[in-house]
Amino acid sequence: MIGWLAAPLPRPPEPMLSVLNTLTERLQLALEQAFPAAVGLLDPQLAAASKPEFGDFQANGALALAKSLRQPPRAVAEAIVARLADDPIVDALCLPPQIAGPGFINLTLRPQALVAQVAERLVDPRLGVPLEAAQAAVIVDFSSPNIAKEMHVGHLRSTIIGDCLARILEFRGQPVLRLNHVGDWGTQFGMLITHLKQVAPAALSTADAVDLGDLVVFYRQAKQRFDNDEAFQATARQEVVKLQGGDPLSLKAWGLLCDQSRREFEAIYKRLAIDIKERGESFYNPYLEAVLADLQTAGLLVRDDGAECVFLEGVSGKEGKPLPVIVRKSDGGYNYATTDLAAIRYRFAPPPAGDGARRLIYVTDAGQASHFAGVFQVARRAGWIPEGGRLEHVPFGLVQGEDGKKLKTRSGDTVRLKDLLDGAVERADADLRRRLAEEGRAESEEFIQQVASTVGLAAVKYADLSQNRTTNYQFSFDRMLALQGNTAPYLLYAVVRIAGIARKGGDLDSAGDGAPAEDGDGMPGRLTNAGELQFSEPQEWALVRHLLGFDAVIAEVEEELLPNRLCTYLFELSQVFNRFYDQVPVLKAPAEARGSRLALCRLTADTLKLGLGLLGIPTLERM
RNA sequence: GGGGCUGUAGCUCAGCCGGAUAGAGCGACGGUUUCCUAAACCGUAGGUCGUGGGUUCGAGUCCCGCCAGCCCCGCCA
Repeated sequence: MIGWLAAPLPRPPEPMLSVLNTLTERLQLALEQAFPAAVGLLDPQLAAASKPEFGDFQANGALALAKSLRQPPRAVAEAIVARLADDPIVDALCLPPQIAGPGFINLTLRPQALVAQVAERLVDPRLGVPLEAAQAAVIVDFSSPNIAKEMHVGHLRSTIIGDCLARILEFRGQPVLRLNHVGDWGTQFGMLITHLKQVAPAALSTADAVDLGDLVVFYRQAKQRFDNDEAFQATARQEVVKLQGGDPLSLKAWGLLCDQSRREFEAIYKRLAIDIKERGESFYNPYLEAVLADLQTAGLLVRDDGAECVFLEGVSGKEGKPLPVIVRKSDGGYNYATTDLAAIRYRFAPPPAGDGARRLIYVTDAGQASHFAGVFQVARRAGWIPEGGRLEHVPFGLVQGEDGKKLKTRSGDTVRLKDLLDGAVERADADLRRRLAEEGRAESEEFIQQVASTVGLAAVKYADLSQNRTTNYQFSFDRMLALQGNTAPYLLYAVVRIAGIARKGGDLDSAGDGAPAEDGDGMPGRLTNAGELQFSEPQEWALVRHLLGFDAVIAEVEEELLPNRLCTYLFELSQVFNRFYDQVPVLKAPAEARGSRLALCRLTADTLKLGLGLLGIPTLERM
């Protein structure tokens, strides 16, 4: 008998990811039936088809099996397909499997199966993305500007990528703690306070005695003195020790400087809609001694040249000597490695003396890779990482100018983040006004500013996120604001087009929303169940197939932490939609097709809005 | 010297556990608008995947060597 085929039918519609899983299970069973002797090394290798002509899924497993079975690949594939042909679950989902090329098995979903899934998506606000059971917190450590300095281009990628990853993890149901590990405690502070004591003591005792711009100048001066003046250097180092030791005057000066910087940071975060909790390096000050104590207990601490070090395993420096992580400087001060270790220790530790996290994600530039590798190793050897705890550095490349070099202003200074955002918004503004003039459109000043701001900031975010983060990123206002191509304006325009259909009489809100139809209301586009959805044009099917891929993309981004995968998906969705929009009428469609097309429009808009939202980009109704 | 990242079309980049004829955008060239916003759509041209070996039924993808660029390598973060 065929007991292994016994399964409940009909099966409910499921999102694509589940279809993939279901088909993988059925293929696995077919493999085990066809080749019982080879159980253990059977893998269907089912994946999305690489080309539309191959259907929806392709199984590559037969090819791998052929060798070990010493059979021709096509014969292996035929044996698998013969089993699949008897499987009612597969048959309910797919057309008869096809063998192609050297031995690929191609699966094409039945139209009814696709329609059923569209119907399910239409009534699911999560668009098929499952909500994971809540577990312990995930900490995303990103942005991390320095107090007494303005945010600059170096903070751009961390801020945008970190925010996006946090949004995606949250959407999946993870409790996410977004932490801003601001630089508020290091040697830089000693430098600045020492310098201010001499040139502008008022700044240390009176709030806002100097503005942030001046503070940046003072900081630069202090840095210069620190690099060139040994006496100043010694004084500055002592200042750090005093601060870290809790000296009241130093603490007060420090507090004033922090408040001032914080307001500037908050303005940028508000503008970019970044939600982040400040928890600077200073927060971990009370835990630094415990770090040393733990390392001592673990037998890792070594005094070398007056400094307390942990020597790394498997990492040798010059002359083959192991590389140290310095946790206490010879002057008694702690440095960033100590703070980073204290942070890891605290974040994994159970409450109330810790965050009880199970996963830490650090979004910083790739240049810090070896620093984190070292710190992570020390944390592991110190025993601070709990069972199953994950510690990940998510690196990204440099922001470069169009000349391929590190982005600088014309005068060679670091580009301020505020200026960068202003630049994008100004260009979007000028572009919009020119377009309005050309088209003879009249819009309110409020509309223009709103659109310019949304488009400009979206362009900056999208350009960054749409590139694989591991490579350096070439910053170009012209490219990111281009109206065609893989850009934010192109995607936003697709959403606007759908909103236009709604304004012109398309009832998107009720199209396929599952609400009971009012008898005889004659409302076009109102569909209530899968049975009423119907598609005929290839452009419709292409859109259907693309829409159903959303859940798989989100799962992939969550796993790989690569937002550019989501960007590619959304760009392609926009392209497929624009083709549909161009070649298939919606509002002027025959009555029997109109509702289904409106439903596709609504699902496209919902998918784009949700996807862009996960990138941190709001959409517009008109632009 | 050691370590890391990168090298794919003229330019900017994708390429998801190794899978079918390596993709996209821009730029170039040529088309499309009585019709829901042409910010669009359709088409053409363009590649020794840095290079030399190796593993494999199959390599842009994995391993080794080499070349080039960028970054890091004890008291900055």
